[in-house]
This record gives sequence, structure tokens and C-alpha cells, in this order.
Amino acid sequence: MGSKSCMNEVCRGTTSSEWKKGWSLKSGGFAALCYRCGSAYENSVFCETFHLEESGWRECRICGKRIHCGCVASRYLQEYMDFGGVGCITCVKNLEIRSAQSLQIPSDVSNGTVFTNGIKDVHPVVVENRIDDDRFSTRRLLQLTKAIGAIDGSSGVEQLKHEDPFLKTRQSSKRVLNLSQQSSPPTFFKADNSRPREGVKDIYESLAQPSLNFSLTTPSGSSTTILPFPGGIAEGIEQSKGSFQQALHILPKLPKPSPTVGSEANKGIGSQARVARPPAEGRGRNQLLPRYWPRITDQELQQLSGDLKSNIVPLFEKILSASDAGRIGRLVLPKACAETFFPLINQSEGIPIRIQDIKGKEWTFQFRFWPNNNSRMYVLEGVTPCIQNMQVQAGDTVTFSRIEPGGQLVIGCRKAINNGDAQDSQTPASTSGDSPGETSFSGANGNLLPNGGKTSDDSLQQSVSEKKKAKNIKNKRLLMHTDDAMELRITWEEAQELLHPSPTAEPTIIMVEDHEFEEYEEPPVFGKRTIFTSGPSGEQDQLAQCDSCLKWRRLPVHALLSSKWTCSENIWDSKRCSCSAPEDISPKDLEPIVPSYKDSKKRKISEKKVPNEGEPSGLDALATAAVLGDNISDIAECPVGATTRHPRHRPGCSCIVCIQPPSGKGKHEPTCKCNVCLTVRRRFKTLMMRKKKRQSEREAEVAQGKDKASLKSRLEREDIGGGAPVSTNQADNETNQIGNEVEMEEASKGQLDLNCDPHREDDILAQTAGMSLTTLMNAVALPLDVYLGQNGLPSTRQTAGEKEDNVSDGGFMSREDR
DNA sequence: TTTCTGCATGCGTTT
DNA sequence: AACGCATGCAGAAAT
Repeated sequence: MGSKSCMNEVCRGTTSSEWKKGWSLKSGGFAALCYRCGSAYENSVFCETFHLEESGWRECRICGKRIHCGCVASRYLQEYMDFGGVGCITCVKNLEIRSAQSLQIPSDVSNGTVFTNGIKDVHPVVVENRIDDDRFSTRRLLQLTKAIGAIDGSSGVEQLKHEDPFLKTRQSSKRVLNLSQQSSPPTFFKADNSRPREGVKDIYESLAQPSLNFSLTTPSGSSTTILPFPGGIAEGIEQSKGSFQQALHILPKLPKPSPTVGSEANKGIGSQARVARPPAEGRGRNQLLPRYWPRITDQELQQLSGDLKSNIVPLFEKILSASDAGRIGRLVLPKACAETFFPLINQSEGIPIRIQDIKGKEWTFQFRFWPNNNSRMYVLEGVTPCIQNMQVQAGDTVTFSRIEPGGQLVIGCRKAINNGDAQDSQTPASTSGDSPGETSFSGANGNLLPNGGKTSDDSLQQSVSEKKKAKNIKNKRLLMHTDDAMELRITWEEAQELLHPSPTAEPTIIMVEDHEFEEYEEPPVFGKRTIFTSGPSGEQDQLAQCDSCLKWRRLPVHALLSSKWTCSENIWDSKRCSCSAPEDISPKDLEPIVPSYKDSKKRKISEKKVPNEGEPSGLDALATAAVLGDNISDIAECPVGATTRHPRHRPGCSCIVCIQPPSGKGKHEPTCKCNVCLTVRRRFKTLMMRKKKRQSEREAEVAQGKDKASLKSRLEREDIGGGAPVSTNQADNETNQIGNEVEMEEASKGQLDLNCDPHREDDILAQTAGMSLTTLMNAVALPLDVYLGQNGLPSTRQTAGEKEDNVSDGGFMSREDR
């Protein structure tokens, strides 16, 4: 393929990251333009960029904009006026449309009655709507009829295909939108710098455009008051096009209206409705999607203009995504907006661009792009300070405007009223919706109707809007409402407790640090939340509450219950397989186990279960108690906690997986006292001690496997003696762990059979399971050496005076210093 | 180890 | 089918 050169004779560049189509060629096809020139062409600034010094410039008879007559690049941007001179195609079209509108306006309006929708403070707009009737009335209407008729027959499409108002006036705007003027047709038209290219679509756009743009030139309320239909002109036309077309015979069949326009207009009944305004520029191939149309009320616009003492041209806006508002500080700009309203950039690195906020503070961002799928993705970098300054977040809207003259960009913001709105707005089609909210431009909220701008007579649009909303639910990645997220989080935590191994799953036993873990191939299943306990004699079982009678039943440990379980399913106890059977656990016994037992039934009935976030989890509680020596009753009052890390593990599991900090993030100081650190330290200490003991005593290993029995008997004694008869899950686990380590300590002092397989700790676990939690907690709260001393165990630094009396029952042991 | 940077991916929208 | 864009991700740079 031969080398390609840009057909812009001023450029003639042969290298370009992207080639664009220019004007149509007589030979067919389109002129090949390099990216820069092509962009200029698309943005209707080709002649302004490259032909500024050439001859042939004339002014539009309507708006005064300069038109490069006789240039192929502007061929479709001009039209000869009936009354002489030339006009930019947009002005011509606008005239036509406005003439049509004057016919469309319902009788109450055309009669001079202001269409206010209940808003009183509205200026008569009908007069304004008829711009310079002397010049344009009948003739323009005829011309319009002709033009649209041609369009209907599609012959007019080409005529309008390449219109370009040539109003890309970053540098050369002579007349700017004068917001303070009541009626200024020239400025009104000035605002439209479109380059519709798409035939009928263009017509539609042009139909919508005038009314919307017109609003910019009128004081409050005008934007919508001229709309002959509640849904705004676009939707209104669409909705009524049948009769409307019949009546006028001039309107083409319109393409489907933009949902944005419709819904905007829906909400825009009020005089200060937030109407999406097609920006003055940025159409044509780079047609701005309605979602980016600035939705600024006239009042806001006026206020902003007043604040900045300038004429403000709203350009576009964007609802901030999570990425935009995130810490990265990159705001993705809509491509069309970036290419239309921002300087052309050829290098990926882009250029610094200065944008001032509404307070006049100037920010400098890096405006750049990334190559992306043979296209570009424009971003503003370094927006974090500005975003933070404006205190906007994802879901809020940032707006971009321009000060005229001068072209200074202005960034503003509008808060989403709430997350729901943000949610709506976030979805493109919600585009569907405007994002009603408070614009930093003004006290916009005051302009909004209580229901977000909708009036009560909006029922028709409401159903449409709801349909759109329903459709939009699937749109994009939805923001999660805060409450939803909270609920989900809670549910997830709770779900951890409900997870059980699949009944049919066969676990694979693996060893990690001398601990057995069950690995299942199958995912866990949801089951009923139960509480594991230990009976007075050391046997373990679990407690489950009937979903029907709310009584607690004692079940075997291995029982796996469905999420809904009733007494009738109690196949393990024939005496208590009916709700009529009395509860087999006394409330006195239950209360320590089921912290919420007292009100559990009440809560159950109300079905409101909101765990107290402030309460520690099982592991937290135990570790805290271990460190602080909390009263066991306090621990017992803690709700059954849940591990959120390891679905296969019971709550309270202190395995290396469950105790590790989340994602490895977060720094823990050496002196950190968090439960994770404490647990890790404790376990490390235990392991080290175990290792040391093994090593030192292995030689002395003799068959002194006595006293296992004595240990057991002591455990039982303790249990009877004072502790709660049962423990919570996590306590059990911890107890087990303690028991394991106790064994090692006992072994170290020669009380246990040191020949026993340290990996086979199950029997010990079973033995220790029945021990008093109180005892355990007392024990674990003691320094290791103290405890060893108390129990006559050899300590690495035992001294005679280390025995303490505060372990009343001769406690069990703590092999670790807590 | 965290943050930054540039690009890739994939979903949703538009053509 | 093409495009736009939100976000993920890997490598680089900074801390």
C-alpha cells in the first residue's frame, strides 16, 4: 500500500495515527485527511484552522458567523438566503424549524398564552419564538415546508448532509451567546455549531435543537415553556407526531427521540427544569450523546454567568464514574466531547490544559489520550485535587463550560441528590434521566420540583420513564447503594456461619502446621445456623433453633440442617421431634450460649437480625479476653462470631488462613495488640516452645506415658467445678487449640506420653473440649511462665516466686504468654 | 510495598 | 458490527 498523504493542501502530511474522512470527492469517496485535519473537519473548524488567511469569507446573514464560501471543506455549511447573502446552514435550519414551531405551538400558546405548566414566573416566549417575523414568517415557512418535504422524500438528505455551521469558534467567535438578552436571534443561532450529517437524524436534531438552544437565550423558564408538549419538544413531537404531522404535513417522520431529551423534558416542565441542552458544538460525526448534553438550568446559567461576569457556554457534562472519582485522578472524557471542545492533540502525552472552577480557581490538568482499539481514549489527568475540592464523588456530575469570549474552560459540578439518583444517572440511558441535583452553579435544588422536576400531569411520561428505567437496570455496572452494600456485607458475614460442607462431599485431610484441615472439592452449602456446645461430660453437640416454635434442640455434632429447620426434622431425638415437646435446654443454660436468647424469639418474630458491628467476632473476643483477661461471661455474651475468610472453617477458627490480615495489607507494628497479631504471636510462641521442648526432651524420652488419665480427670473436675457447661464455637476451637498445646506442655513436663503422635491430637481435643471456658480463659490470660510455675511445670525461666494465686482453680495452662 | 502509568479487556450502547 | 468507555491489570517508578 502506497503512502498516504493528507488531502489538506496546507498539511499534506503522510504520517498519521489515524486517517479520517473529509469532504466528498467528485470521483467518489471522501478526502483522506490526517487525524488532525480530519478532526478539524469533523469539528467544523477546518477552514478556520487552515484557511483563515484565504479569501472567500463572508458572514452569515443571521448570526454573523464567518463562512468560508467557495471552499470545498465548507461546501455544506452554507446556504444562500432567499433575501440575499449567505447563511450558515444551521441558522437556515433553525429558522425553518422555528417557523415550524410557531405553527406547532398549541393554541393556548400561539394565542399568546404562556405555556407555563404552573410556573408563574415565566416570560412570554411565544414572541421570542418567532424571531423576526418580518423577515422570516411566511417565506421561511414555505421554505421549511419545501425543505422538509424534500427530506421526506429523502432527496433533501443530501442537501443537508454536510451542513456545517462553521461555528467552531474557539478563537474567532465574534458573537457569543448572550444569556442576558431576552431575545436575540443572532446569538441564539450562534449557539448552534452543529454539523449534522446524518440526514433525517439531522433533521431531528435540528428540530430539537432550536427549542433547547433557544432556552439559552431566554430568561428563566423559557427553555421549556416553549415546548408544546409536556415531554418536551422531542418527545412531544414523537408522541404527537401522528396528529401533528397530519395537521402540518410538514414534519418528517422522526427518528426515535433520545431518551434523554424525553426524560429531561419530562422533568423539565418547571421553568427551571434541568433540560439537556445540545451543546453549541460537537455534532456531526462526533455527535455528542445526549447523556453528555449539559443540563444546566437557565437560572444556573445566568447565575454562573453573573458570578464569572462572563458569558458562559455550557459544553458538556459527565457523571463521574468510580474510576473518574477514584484516587487515580483520571477522568475519562467522552471522546466526542474531548475532540470537540478540547484542543487537538496529536501526541499521546497530550498537553496541559487549564480549567477554572466556578470560584475562579484555576486548575491545570493534563489532557491526553490513550490509543485504544484503533481509536483514542481521552482522559484528564490530575483531577483529584479539583474533584476533592469540589467534593464530588462517583455519581455526581461534572460540567464543562466555556467562557466567551476567550474560550476559557470552566469546570463545575452538580451533586447527585442521592445515590439512587446517581445510580440512575450512572446508567447511560439514564441518560434517561437527568441527574437532578444541586449544581454548584447555583441553588439548583430550589429550581427543582419536589419530585425531581416532574409535574403531576406527567403520568404519561412516567410510564415511559419507568419502562426506560426498567430497561436501564441492566445497564452498565451498577453502583451499589450504600445500604445495599451494608446489607450484603452483613449477609455475607452471616452467611459464613451458615456454610457447611456439602453432605455428600468427602473431605480430604491436609495438615498445616500440625493441624488438620478438611478440604472439600465441592462448594459449601448453606445450612441452618447452629451453636456447638460441649456437654457436662465432655460430649459435643450442637444446638439448633426450630424455625417454627423457636425452641432450641440439642442435636448431634454431625447434624447438618437445612436453612429452614423445624422440630419435626429432628430425627435424632424422637422425644423432641415435635414442637409440642418441651425445650430440652433450660433458659439458664441457653443464655450464656445464646447471647440473644432472651430476646431471640422476639427478634425472630420481627425477623430483624442486625449484628452489632461493634461486637468482636469469636476470635476477636477470645483473643481480647486472652490478652486482657476479660471475664468469661463477657466473652460468653458475645454473639457467635463468624469468620469471613474461610468458609470451610468454623467461626473462631484460628488457622493460619483465618487469622491472616486481609490481603496482606495493613502494617502491624511489632507492638501491635490486635487480635491477629496476638494470635499469631501466641501461636508462634507455642510452636517454638513445642519445638524446643521436643528437641530438648527427646533424648530424655522415656516411656512415661502416664498421666494422661490424670489430665483428663482434672479437666473434668474443672468442668464440673465452675465453668460454663458449654462453650461457643470459637471458644471450642480455641479450647481445642489450647488443649493441643496443653498436651505439649504436659508432655514437656513429663506428664504425658511424649511418644504420642503430635499430629494425632484428636483425642486430646475431645478431652479438652469439656473443660471450662472460664478456666481456659483464666489460664490463657496468664503469662506462660507463671502458669508453668503454678502447675509445677518446668519453665524456661521459672522462679520460685512466680506462682500466682489469681488462678483460683489451678487453672489449666497457658503455654503462651498473652 | 504502594502508587503510578499505559494499555487491554469486555460490557453496554450506538450505528 | 463497531464503537465508547469503565475498569482491570501488569510493569515501572516511587516510597
